[in-house]
Parts: sequence; structure tokens; C-alpha cells
Amino acid sequence: MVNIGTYRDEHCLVDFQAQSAFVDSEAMTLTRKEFELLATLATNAGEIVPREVLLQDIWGYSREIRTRTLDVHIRRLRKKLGQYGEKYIETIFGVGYRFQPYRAPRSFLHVA
Amino acid sequence: MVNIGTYRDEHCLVDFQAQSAFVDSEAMTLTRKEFELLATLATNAGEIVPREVLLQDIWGYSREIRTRTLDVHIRRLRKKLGQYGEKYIETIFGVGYRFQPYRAPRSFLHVA
DNA sequence: TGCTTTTTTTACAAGATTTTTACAACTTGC
DNA sequence: GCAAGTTGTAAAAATCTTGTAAAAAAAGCA
Repeated sequence: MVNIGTYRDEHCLVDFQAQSAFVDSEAMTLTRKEFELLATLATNAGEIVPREVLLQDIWGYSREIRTRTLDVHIRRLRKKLGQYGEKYIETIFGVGYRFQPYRAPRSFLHVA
Repeated sequence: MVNIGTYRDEHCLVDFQAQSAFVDSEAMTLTRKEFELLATLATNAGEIVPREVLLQDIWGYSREIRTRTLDVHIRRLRKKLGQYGEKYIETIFGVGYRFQPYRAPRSFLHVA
């Protein structure tokens, strides 16, 4: 079984082909822009995606265009990611955003 | 495996591409200016970088501008480098700063 | 067209970063 | 040691960035 065309971790699944996404096995209802945003971030999971890049790739906006639409979409996406919203989508101040793959918190029983 | 785009020594790793830095494998949370400063110094590790050059390259300030912002940023960077702060960032009085690659202290058992 | 949904803008609020200020501490040359 | 200049430092002020709710605009669709 291959894993091409999807992002997957313990709580989140993004299927780029089917343009669908799931949180804890529950389908998210995302609009097109919301999905594009999630897909772009998840594709680059663990890496910073600059605002510029998001605005260029998803909106086709060039550097000089001033808009808050990215922020608004980030907010709605975080909301739909539920309790993980803040953890998944990190703000890199002055740079952009980063989708962080889920990491299980280490059980305190195993802490040295 | 190549080493381009990074500074690396026993305790410190700076990834210029990813705009991230680590001390003893722990991610440092640096602001933009702090990262630029660290990156500039680490790029020139072992060499003195004059104040003028830092102020010009990072702030775009020309010689005649009087500011203490460089000093403040140096301080915050040293703080975030933790116990190595002072060792890594040397002050060259009247000239500038120098990032010194980590050198393991010679074990006292081997001191002549 | 008229209704619904999605996207963008607007206008502030909130938050984070950067710079300045004011003074203390230090370095160097005399 | 002293004076002049430089750097260190804490805290305040200024600036800049992001978050947010609500309204307006645009896009989809029966």
C-alpha cells in the first residue's frame, strides 16, 4: 500500500486526490480555499510556509497586495481542526505558518 | 549528506533554509531579527563581524545612525543561547562581535 | 432572478517584536 | 586613577503583525 497523495498522522488525514480531510476519522467539511490551504500546509508539514508563498500559490497574489484573507482562512481552518487547531497550525511571526505533525505527548510514566 | 545551508557544531545547529536553530537539540524560538543576527554571525564563525556591517546588513543602517538596538539584540540572543551565550558571542571592543565555534574544554586530566 | 454559500474586506483588538531611553558597568589610553 | 568612549541592561515606548467579528462582495446554483 502506497502513501502517495495523502498526509497522515495519528489524528489527521488529508487526501489530496479526493480533496477530503478527516480529523479523528470524522470528515471535515472544508471549502475549496480552506482545503487548498490545508493541503499546502500539510504537504510541507514540519516546514515553514511563508505568507508570500501561500498568497502566491493559493490566491495568485503578488507581494505588494495587502489583504487579511489569509488570516481569516487560517482562523476558520483552525476552528475546523477542533481541539488540534492551534497545535497543528503554528504561527511563525513575521514569516508565515507551519503545519506541525501530531506528536504524542510523552507519558509521564516514562519520563526519566 | 551535504552540509550546505547550515552551521553546525557540538552544541549548536543553525539551519539557514528552514530559518531554525537548535541548542543541544532543543529548538530555539528566535524572532526574525534575532535569527538574522545569529545567521550572520554563524555564517562568519570565527571571524569578527564589525558593528557597521551588522547594522548595514540586518538593519540597513548607515554609519551615522546612532542606535543601541544591536546591543539589545545581542543580549537577547546570548540569553537564548543559554549557558553558551557568552562563549559563543564574543564582544570585540570597539569593533564588533565574533561567533566562536564551540571547542570542548580539554579535560583537566590531560592538562600538562 | 433570488437564495445560499463562500470569499474578501473592514475596522479594531490583541499580541509580539523592535527600538529607544536612561543609566550602569566596563575598556582603553593617558 | 581619571576621563572619554563603548557596551550591557532593564524597562518603557513605539511599531508592526496577527487575530477576530461582522459586514460587504462575489460566486454558485436551483
